[in-house]
Amino acid sequence: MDSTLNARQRSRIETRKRLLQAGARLFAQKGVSATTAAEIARQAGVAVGTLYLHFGDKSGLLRVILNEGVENLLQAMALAADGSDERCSRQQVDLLVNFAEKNRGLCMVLFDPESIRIGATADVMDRLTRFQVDRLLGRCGAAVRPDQAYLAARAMVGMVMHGIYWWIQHDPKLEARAVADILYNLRTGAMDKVAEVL
Amino acid sequence: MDSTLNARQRSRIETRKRLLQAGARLFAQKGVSATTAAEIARQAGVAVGTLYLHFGDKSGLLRVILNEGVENLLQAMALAADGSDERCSRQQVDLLVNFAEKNRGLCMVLFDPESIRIGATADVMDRLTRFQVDRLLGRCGAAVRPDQAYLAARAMVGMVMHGIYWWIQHDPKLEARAVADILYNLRTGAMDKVAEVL
Amino acid sequence: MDSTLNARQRSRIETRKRLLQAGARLFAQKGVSATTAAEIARQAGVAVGTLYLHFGDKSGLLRVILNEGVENLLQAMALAADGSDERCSRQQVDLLVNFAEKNRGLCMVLFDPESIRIGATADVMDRLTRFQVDRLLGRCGAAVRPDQAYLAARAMVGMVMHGIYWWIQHDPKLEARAVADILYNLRTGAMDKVAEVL
Amino acid sequence: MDSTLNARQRSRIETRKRLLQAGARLFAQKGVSATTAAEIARQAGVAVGTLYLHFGDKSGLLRVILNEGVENLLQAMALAADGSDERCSRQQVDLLVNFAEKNRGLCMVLFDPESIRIGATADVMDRLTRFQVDRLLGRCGAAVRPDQAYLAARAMVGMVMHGIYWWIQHDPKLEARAVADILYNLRTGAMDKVAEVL
DNA sequence: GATGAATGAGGATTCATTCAT
DNA sequence: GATGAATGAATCCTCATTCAT
Repeated sequence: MDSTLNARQRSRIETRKRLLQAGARLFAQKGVSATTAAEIARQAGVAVGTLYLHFGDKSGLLRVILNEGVENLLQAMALAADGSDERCSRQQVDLLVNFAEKNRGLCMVLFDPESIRIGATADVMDRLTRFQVDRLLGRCGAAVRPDQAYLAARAMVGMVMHGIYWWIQHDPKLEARAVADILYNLRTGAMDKVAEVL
Repeated sequence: MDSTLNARQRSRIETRKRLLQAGARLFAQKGVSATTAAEIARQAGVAVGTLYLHFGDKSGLLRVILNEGVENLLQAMALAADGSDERCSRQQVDLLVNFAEKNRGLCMVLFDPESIRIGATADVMDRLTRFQVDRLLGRCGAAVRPDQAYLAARAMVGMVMHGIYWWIQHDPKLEARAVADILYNLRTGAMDKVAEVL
Repeated sequence: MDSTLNARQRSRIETRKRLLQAGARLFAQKGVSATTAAEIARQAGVAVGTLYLHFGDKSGLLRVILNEGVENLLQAMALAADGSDERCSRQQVDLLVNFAEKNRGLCMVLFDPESIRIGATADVMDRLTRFQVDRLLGRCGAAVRPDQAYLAARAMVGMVMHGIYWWIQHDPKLEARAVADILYNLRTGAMDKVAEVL
Repeated sequence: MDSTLNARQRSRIETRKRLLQAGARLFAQKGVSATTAAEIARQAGVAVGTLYLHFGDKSGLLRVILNEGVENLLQAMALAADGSDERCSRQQVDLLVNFAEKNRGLCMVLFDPESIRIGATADVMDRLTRFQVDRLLGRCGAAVRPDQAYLAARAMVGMVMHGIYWWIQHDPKLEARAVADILYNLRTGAMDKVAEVL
């Protein structure tokens, strides 16, 4: 009985994984809108209904792909958040850049218009923004207005992410190291200056 | 003959203007995808076919709305590009922030998933990026690698634009002046630092 | 499991048949262009999407109607191709004339401008032409140039088909027997003479 | 006053000619359905309205192109109809084949689905059929049933026309002389045999 | 849990034709 | 006679989602 259950569970997990992989591949290749639920199911070797059984709808699948794909990265960044500002921000930029290089497809999906439309992109950006907000408040103290701090943090995240997106999409020959250098310096310069005046 | 021609031309221009206005209003209100060609035409008081006659298709209308809407801003920014770096970048940030405040609708359209999908957003970002590239090269000279300069410039533009977009969408109570201050300082800090190391 | 599958398959086949019948009826009645996909689906008692699910598009349905409708005829003609030339050609003409009389609607569809445009008519004509080519080569041997033989065969097929089409469309009072006599004699005369000179 | 009128008339005739030529060229190149009234007008250097002024509608233009294009041919064939059967039919086939070779575009238009749909093709076929009917009745006398004679004549015309159409469309390397030989023999054989039995 | 045939609302686009100038 | 901007009815086709088996 137990082994049967386990077999079922394993099969269920396996099916889920195949849908996730097929979805990630197709979304990255053809864009989210141009990918149909039917095609994902076909490539995963299951029926369309199964996709809906597991993820509710197409956006549900997209959301899970994005969230699970980014989860490890965000946790690593949270761990890196403990050091000095300099060390920490360098580590975080490195993590982002390396992640983007190794998961180009996922990054494309993250900035797909459809991901933006359903708010999945914004969710990730929000979580990234919190790191910057904490750092900024850590420097400036309670004197700073929260909405201004949030705006600044958000803008810095926008800078790094936009740079990374540009890189993977248009200039993949640029080395990761150089990209990280540039983005780290941009972020540090921006942070220092804004922390000074806020 | 001449007056006839002019009457027709006037009517044509008038029709075009009405379509542009109806489109801009609806795209901003309901989002681009949710707005149908038929509804734009109805609000403009013309037949659907007329929209296609003037703009080829829905994307054509969108593109023209964006390009014409942003043209004045970009020209003003080009004019502002002549002063010292400090003066110039402050003016450019002010122009952007003020423009966004007065054309909130257009900004929403500019970052609409559909605008992104057809590349119209990227076109505007490109033109903005050129200003930053010029400035960066003006500081660093020919020593800097063009692709690295472009990446840095693009990232800075992404920072400012993302900040502005966040502001008009989520925190419109923040004053334009404060937003400009923050974004100007972020940009300046980023630029100084990156110019130093490039 | 098996019966489930069969039930589904049976339903699928049934749906397909209904679409085929509705399409054949409407195409013959009103012409292909004047028949909308929506109307075919309505008469078949299914949704429009179902038509597209089964046949890809309207032309797909048209093609299948024509191919399946003509398949039996062409196979019967292939079987008849074995006897002496005289016997065989008489049988083939009879098959064609009788088929046309019993499937007037299908013949109308076969010569519908839309069928011509998508090449379905030409496909059928091609298959009919091969019979004549074989016969002609059987008589003249390898001496004859293939392109000339094909042209002659094609022209003969054009003669018979055009005659039949004219008959069912303009002069259906003429008896099938008389039509077959005339066409058979025309074909035989043409064949004899051309075989002699080629 | 008179010269003004003449100038106007000349201009009118000139406009008409340009529309006819542009229409013939485009219909042949892209097919009738795929050619829009607006494009014909543009290529003719006039406004769309002018096309409608001269020809009523798109089909009107098509009809005139076909009729005027074929008129000379039909008159030449009528003149050739006087000799002995052998001489006459050879001349007529030659006229058709030579005409097709020199007016490939027009022939394509003549067999365009749209020409068929509006009956223009049938009109030409009818006129050609009359020649054959006359010849057949001349041979068989009043004994033959008119509907049977017409069917036979029509079928022969279908044979020649189909052969020619096939030639110009698929096998233009075949020499006109060879085509005429084949079609002449086919027609003669068919005619002799059918005249014998009718 | 899995299946996959069926759904049908929904929108973009075309283009022959008109008519006020 | 010529113009050409405007018309708008008319269809095609898509595809996320459901639900009976």
